[in-house]
Amino acid sequence: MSVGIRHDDLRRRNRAMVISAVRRAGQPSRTEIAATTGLSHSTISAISSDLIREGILAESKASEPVSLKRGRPQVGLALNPEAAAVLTVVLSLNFLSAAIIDYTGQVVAEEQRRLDTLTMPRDELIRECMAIVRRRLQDPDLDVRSVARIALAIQGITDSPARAMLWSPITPQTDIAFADMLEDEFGIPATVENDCNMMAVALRWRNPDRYRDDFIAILLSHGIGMGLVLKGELFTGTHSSGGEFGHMIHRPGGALCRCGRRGCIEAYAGNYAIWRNARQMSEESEPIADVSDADMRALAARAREKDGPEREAYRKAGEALGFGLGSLFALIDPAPVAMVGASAAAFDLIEPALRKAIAQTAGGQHSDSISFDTEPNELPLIREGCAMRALSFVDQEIFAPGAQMRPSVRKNVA
Amino acid sequence: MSVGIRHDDLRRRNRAMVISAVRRAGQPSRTEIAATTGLSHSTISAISSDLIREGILAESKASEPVSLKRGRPQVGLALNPEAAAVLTVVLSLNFLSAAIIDYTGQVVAEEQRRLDTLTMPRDELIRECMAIVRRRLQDPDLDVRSVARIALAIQGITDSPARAMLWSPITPQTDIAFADMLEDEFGIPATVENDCNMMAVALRWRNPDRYRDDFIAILLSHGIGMGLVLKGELFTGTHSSGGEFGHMIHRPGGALCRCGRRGCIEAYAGNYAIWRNARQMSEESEPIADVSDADMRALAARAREKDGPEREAYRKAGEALGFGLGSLFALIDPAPVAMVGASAAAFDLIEPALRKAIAQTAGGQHSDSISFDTEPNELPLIREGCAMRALSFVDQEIFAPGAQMRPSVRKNVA
DNA sequence: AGTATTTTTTCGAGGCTCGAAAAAATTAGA
DNA sequence: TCTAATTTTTTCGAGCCTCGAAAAAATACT
Repeated sequence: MSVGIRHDDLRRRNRAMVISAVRRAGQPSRTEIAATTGLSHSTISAISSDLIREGILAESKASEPVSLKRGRPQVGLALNPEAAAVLTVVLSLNFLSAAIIDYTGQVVAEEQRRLDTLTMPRDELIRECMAIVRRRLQDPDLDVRSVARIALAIQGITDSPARAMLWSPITPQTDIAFADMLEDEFGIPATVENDCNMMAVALRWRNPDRYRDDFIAILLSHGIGMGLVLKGELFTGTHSSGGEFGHMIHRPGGALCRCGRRGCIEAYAGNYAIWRNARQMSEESEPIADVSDADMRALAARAREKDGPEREAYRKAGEALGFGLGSLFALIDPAPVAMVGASAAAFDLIEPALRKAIAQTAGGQHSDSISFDTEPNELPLIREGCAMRALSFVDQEIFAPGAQMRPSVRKNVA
Repeated sequence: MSVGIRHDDLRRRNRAMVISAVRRAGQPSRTEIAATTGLSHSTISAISSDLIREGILAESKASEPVSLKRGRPQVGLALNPEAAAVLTVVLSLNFLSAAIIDYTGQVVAEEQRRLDTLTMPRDELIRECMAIVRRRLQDPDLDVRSVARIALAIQGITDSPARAMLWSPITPQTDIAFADMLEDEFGIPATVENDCNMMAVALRWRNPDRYRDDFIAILLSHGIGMGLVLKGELFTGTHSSGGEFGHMIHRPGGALCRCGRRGCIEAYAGNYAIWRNARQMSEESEPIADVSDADMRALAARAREKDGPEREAYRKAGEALGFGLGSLFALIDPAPVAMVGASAAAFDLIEPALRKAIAQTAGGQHSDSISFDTEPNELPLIREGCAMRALSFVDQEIFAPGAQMRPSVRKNVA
């Protein structure tokens, strides 16, 4: 059951709140922080002077835009870029990338690699991931001790404590405990995150006005994924990363899905399904392993050009997504949607059927007011999400810890 | 954004935690409370002596079962039944009931009435609800000032702040702001709750071992409703009570639903749908307004007796529920399910097809391990849920308030 | 230069939780 | 019956934390 609040938790939480206010606002003054947090000026003053002394925050000496106002000018507080760093790893189909991010969220160093994830044996896949991390950590420009967190994002299902990949479409391997491996090898706390969840996290940072408390990020790519934020919290399943929108049932007993089952939304709206329908192949036929982005672009071009099986394939995809969203909206009420991934560039072909379908559902009431954004490039989004997630962890668990500080990570302590 | 923790919040929250520990455990000693909350003995001692002085808790003088142990015997703390009372109102099809519940959750007084909700004009429906509340409050045995909260549960959709009924199958009327009306009339804070949500709340109180952090309560009755608890929290939509499981799409363009749309789960699994299929009427035919419980029992009996359209109707219901649950489990991962309502008595007819369907879904992996409980009688469950919800409000907002006490409600204050 | 204004820091007061020790209430054993 | 042991509960002082008020700091206006 939930536990009482101890006296020391109080400072911890308020510290975390100040850090998060600075991260969100950029360069807020102490007065602004007091206003947004509801704490008194004295408290903010005390906490921020602690944080500055510990090297977590710094007063921004930046050339202030003239304050115009009379009175003592506000002095902005900013995150100290050197307070810590995090490492992000993104593992997707045939592609591996890693980046070092400073405490303010800026990319410091980056590395990308192509590899054949589908055929790679388990050991080699793991070795490649560990190797790219090791190379980034050995960068001579980097103080390894400052790296406080590793976040690895992967397409597929992860467990809910974010310790392991359970299943992924990019490899036949299952149940890889990446987090434990990384922690054992490098002694840095690590998590394994679902790629779509990280997209959602990133969208909120990019556009907090649109993506605030409740929204949906859908990845349109070879498969269909979803990241869901409800009531300001990233939604995960009770045991897994959850939110397997692509495997909700669109038509019982319908088209064959990559997961081996029938009638999943993905079996109509994944790239392989659009391809299969555009080629007028049977819905029973085995999903192909990969369709290149170029092929999908060509398909979309033909669909735009003239009515035919290609256009019909996109229509079916839209219908599946629309009924699926309608069912989802019946559960959670309508919310803004972001369509992410290469196929989001073909959303013009998908949208009409999607809206028509959603209008036939209970969740699609006032379907005109439901708005869709598109973002064709998912990779930067995933990396940004990972970075923000890892940094939030540092903010909360390392710089505002419950028990005691991890002194190795802290710098500039008086 | 989230707000800082003030110093006085601390006591408030810990008070609330002590109260809730007592409500949960029944008669815990101070030592037990200290253990479950993680707070120190001194803190628990201080808080509980406050609560006793204020008449919220009382030391249970009850004949202790011999403690068997050496040492000073534990003295149990219990809720003071007279500390407050709440009023529950349940409005369902052709039926209205109200009850006064004491602070320990015991029913003190009760009243039930039949009324024709489907044809009743708006004013009369509202008048009936207000009247039953007024009669209960005028009971000479009751100290009106002790009534600290009214909770009204209604079949249908409520808004997420629990202030109004938005839509309900039991009446053609929409958008009735019951909470405001009750508060204006009686000066007692009120909420309007969804019936299935209250079922879920009650299930957790009845059987916290099975229904703890994640579970699903499904109402099988004329329509199909759901109450959902995720991560220990009652799940509601972003704008409405949400969780409209019955209106997820089972078959796009399929059977005509009571909501006017097509292919909803309810259009296969609601009583009217089972009836329609059993009578081999067209799936297009208009849903009938009501089927009596006796007729449904007769239908189930015939279905058990021999194969035929009745059995097939239950099979279709099971299929719809199974695919729907599969889609839901794809989103939230599998969780225990309670089937509530008169038709839960026919769950033996539904279960085989349900399990077969769910096994065909991604969410239905290991479908054998998904367990179903049945509870045919929903009304007591709804009332219990209302009572617990209202009492939790009193615990948290009145007896552990942030700003200041509401002196009118408090008794026995030194 | 002096005054008004706004931000930030300082300082004492009041609360809260905690640990240690004391007090209370019972059982086990002599 | 009396004493020692044991367990629960209360008491008390220490240490933090936040807050409000006042002071200090830093600028614009006149």
